[in-house]
Amino acid sequence: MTLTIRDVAKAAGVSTATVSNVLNKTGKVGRKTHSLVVSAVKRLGYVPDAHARNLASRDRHRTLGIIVSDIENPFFPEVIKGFELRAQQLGYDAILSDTNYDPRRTRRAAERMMEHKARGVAIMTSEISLRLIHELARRKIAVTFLDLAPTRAYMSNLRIDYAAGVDQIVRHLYDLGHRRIAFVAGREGLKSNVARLEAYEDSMRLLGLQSGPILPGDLRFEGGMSAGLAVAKLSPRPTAVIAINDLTAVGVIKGLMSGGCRVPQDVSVTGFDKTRLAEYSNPSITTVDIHRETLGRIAADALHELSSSATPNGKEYQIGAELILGESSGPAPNVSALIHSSTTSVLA
Amino acid sequence: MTLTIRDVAKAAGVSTATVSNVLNKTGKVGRKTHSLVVSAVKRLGYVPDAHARNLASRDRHRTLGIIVSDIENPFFPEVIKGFELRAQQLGYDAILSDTNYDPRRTRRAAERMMEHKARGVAIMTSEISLRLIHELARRKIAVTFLDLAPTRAYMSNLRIDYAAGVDQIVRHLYDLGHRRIAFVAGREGLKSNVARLEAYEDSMRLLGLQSGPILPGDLRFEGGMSAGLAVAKLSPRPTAVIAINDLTAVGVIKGLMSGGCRVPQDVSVTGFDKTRLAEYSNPSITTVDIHRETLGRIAADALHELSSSATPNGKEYQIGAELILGESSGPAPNVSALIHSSTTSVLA
DNA sequence: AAAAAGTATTTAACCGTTTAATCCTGCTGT
DNA sequence: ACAGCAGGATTAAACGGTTAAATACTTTTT
Repeated sequence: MTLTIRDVAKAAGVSTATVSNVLNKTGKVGRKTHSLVVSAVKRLGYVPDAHARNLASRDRHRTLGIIVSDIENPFFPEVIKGFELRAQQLGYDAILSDTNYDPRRTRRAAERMMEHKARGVAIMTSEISLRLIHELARRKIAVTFLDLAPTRAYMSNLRIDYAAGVDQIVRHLYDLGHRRIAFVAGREGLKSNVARLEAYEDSMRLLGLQSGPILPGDLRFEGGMSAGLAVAKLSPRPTAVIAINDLTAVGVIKGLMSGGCRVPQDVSVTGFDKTRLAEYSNPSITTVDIHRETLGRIAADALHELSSSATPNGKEYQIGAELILGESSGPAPNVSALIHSSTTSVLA
Repeated sequence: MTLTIRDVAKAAGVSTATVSNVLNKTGKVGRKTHSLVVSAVKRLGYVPDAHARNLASRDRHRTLGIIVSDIENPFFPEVIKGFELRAQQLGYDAILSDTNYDPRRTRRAAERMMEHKARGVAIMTSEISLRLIHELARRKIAVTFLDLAPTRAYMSNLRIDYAAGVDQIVRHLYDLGHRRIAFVAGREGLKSNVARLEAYEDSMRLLGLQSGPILPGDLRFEGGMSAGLAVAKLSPRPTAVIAINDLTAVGVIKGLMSGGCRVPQDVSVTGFDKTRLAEYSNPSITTVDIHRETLGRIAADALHELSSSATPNGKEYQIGAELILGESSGPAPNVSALIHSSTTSVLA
């Protein structure tokens, strides 16, 4: 019924093994036979069956998986893209699962990876149970985590350098003359959020500043908005607000504005993660770009290395972060006045 | 080496066929044996091999594919989500490919679907060659298109009701008193863009209005921005601008502002597609929500129907659109004055 | 010219499931 | 008491590839 390798073999007048060798570029086939086979494949429009292939090649399955919590979260599409691209380059078939923060779907996702006999899985969500991780390990499926586990056999870790990112923000604001710098937090449970908060405190301390008010947030627009309103009403008002992410920053800006503050003239605001939002928001937002595509690419590389090396020892990878300047940050109010006057005098 | 169905069979003291029947819930297994098998599966932590499964079940492969042009385009994640979810509910395994607008990758994507013996593929990109479509058809792979082909055997079409969406926008602006309504276009080649433009012209005509200036755009921020600037300088200035999509609308707003116009006091602006941008932009944008998750869901349904019905005749599905009010549209300037005075007099 | 050493190709077993065909076993109805 | 039957379980042949081992064909080497 369907076109099989046998049909191709017959059409080319060779054995199936030869066709297989041509298809897999093992280099064991002579020039003449090779072209014979190639043309037969073309002529018939033959496409090998991925399932048969995976099944037959014992443990040489060429599948890598990536599990993300929410594909709608603008953080992930780029990661996925980088992952897919690299996986493809390395000759893998990439499969994606979205858990939607749901433990049951997370379990299904992991099962799917096992069913597909994935060689490795990039886990881009923190909501995954130890049990699942163990099951993956037992099957010798390589795994990468995001800011999570210590490295072990078959497990590598991708660490995003939040500290460096936050530090760049704090210094940037410091250089602009800001001294009272507030922080709008995210979810307490989230490791990445905690890391940012701690980095903020560290950076402030290093500059000899007191960590300003730390306001609660929810990683969403709403939380940012109410935080922004709150900041607007603070008595010694901070001159800058560092938001845990761009979405929150947008909310903060809106909150500040409805509280009667101008951004960045009265208060500077920064985000984190460089979503499109940052770029297209009005004013555009000063933020930190963590190279997501790179993150995805490195995840694929890490899995490839883990699963193809004889000694599958996990490594730790660093993903860099880079400050992106936007219109939402400017000189601190008082300093601004100074600059203004000096500029004016120069012009005068 | 790996855990197979034979191991389970042995552990449960039954045959592999029985295990298979239990796993596939065929209902051919007695109560006692059933539980025997179930517990063995649990105990051993057995997970069936998807490849072997697909291979063995002749043409009952349970895979649906979705091909999108760019997963980074905020339009797609939601579509994918809806598709995945529904596919899962229907018992399919969903695979995703991203073409990145690259014809070669598009070809690879289609090949991947064939390799995986997908029963159906939702094609969410217009950049696909006829050759590929024919190849899919030849293999009796069901296909859905987005605003593209007429329906044929094994091919259904998902039509987004752009006309209705645009009409809602035009009427909304009309009701607010706008009469000079400009339009910022997108790419000429894109069917969906042409549809919006035509719908705009139709709606205007129906209301007895002359289609205002139609400015070129590029579906991006930059194009919107220069269009916005251009509008700001027009002599009889339009009081409203309909942008081809949200991103363009954001650009238009920025352009208008830098041209000295206030939005929406001087000029109203509307977008299309309801991206997050619309919601979080400042001002938030009046836009049209085309139900993307629904779109994905319906695509999966359509494929399921096509591939499981005896007479695989394509159908046409309609995806609705809904006006979402934002802060970027308001009363037309002159009318606004009227309302103001009347309001004032009432208050007085 | 024959043996040795490559190189190219084929044979056939196997991968882990599903499933049609077959075989039991115990009941039913007569 | 026995054919007929139904439900439950098993046997074994696919499914469409890969690949180790065997074989056939060329070159070298001696």
